[in-house]
Amino acid sequence: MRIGEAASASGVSAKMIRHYEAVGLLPAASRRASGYRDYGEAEVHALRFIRRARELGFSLHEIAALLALWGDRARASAEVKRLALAHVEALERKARDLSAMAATLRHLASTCHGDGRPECPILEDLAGEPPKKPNALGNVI
Amino acid sequence: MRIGEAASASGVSAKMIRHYEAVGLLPAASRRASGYRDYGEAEVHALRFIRRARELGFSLHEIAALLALWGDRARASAEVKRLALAHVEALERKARDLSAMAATLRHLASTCHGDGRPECPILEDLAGEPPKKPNALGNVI
DNA sequence: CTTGACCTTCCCATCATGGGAACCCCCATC
DNA sequence: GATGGGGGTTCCCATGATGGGAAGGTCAAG
Repeated sequence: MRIGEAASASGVSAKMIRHYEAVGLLPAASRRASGYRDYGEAEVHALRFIRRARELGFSLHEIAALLALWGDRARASAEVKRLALAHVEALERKARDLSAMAATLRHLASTCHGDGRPECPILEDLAGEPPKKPNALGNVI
Repeated sequence: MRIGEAASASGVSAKMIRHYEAVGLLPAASRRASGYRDYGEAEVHALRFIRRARELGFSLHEIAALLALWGDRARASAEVKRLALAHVEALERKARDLSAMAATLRHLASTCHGDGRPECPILEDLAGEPPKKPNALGNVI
């Protein structure tokens, strides 16, 4: 199987397959006489493993560890579980951070008239100014 | 004020202040005879604006738009609100994606014994998914 | 005058991914 | 046999936000 076929069979782009090989996530593929990379089912399987792990938000570094455990028959599932739960923690922390940002900003936006007037609590918050009323000239900045 | 003082006064690193200038987010700072950048309160204010917007997850590109609106006395708050709410949508979508990943992985981990035995549903799931191409909604992450 | 803290510019690295150039290979068709 | 097209190959560059660090200039205190 050439790289393009392996790509569509695995859902990983040919570009990324070469990249994974270049960074050592995958062993160097065997080559045909033409120089073309040649893949079999095992390689496609590994690529699907990587794709799935990426979908779950694992970094390539973490995936390297998972691949090693995947290929290690003597592995302890405790190690896999530890990696997975550590990653869950990181994902949940990021999700919480983003949700907090969204909530803050949504609240700010809710206090903004959103009409043609220049007064805008969103910008006032960003600028670090306390909410203030228009001055004598009507300018808020 | 030299760049280091502006940095500690604003909470933005000197490195990033230069970077923001380089990418056009900030106008070129005035220079002393020595070549050192020189900052005043207005610049520190703008830096704090940027830092706060970054804390809320705005990209530098979005911040450029916000800064333009901030400096525009004739702005309509509707435009600011529109930008803010669009950003809230993006943040919430990312948070949802991360939460979904975390939930999937936490569920997988819960089915793993996590002991010395090699059987591991986490690895089995990673290895066993059917091939899937990027869907219409987004990427394969 | 020296020392040390600060500043300058410039290059490189991160992380995962893609774009594109320049060139090679293979197969079908004219 | 020539040609065309759709593979493949390597290599360089870009993204976005941030940091590290080198080589060298500036300034104030001792």
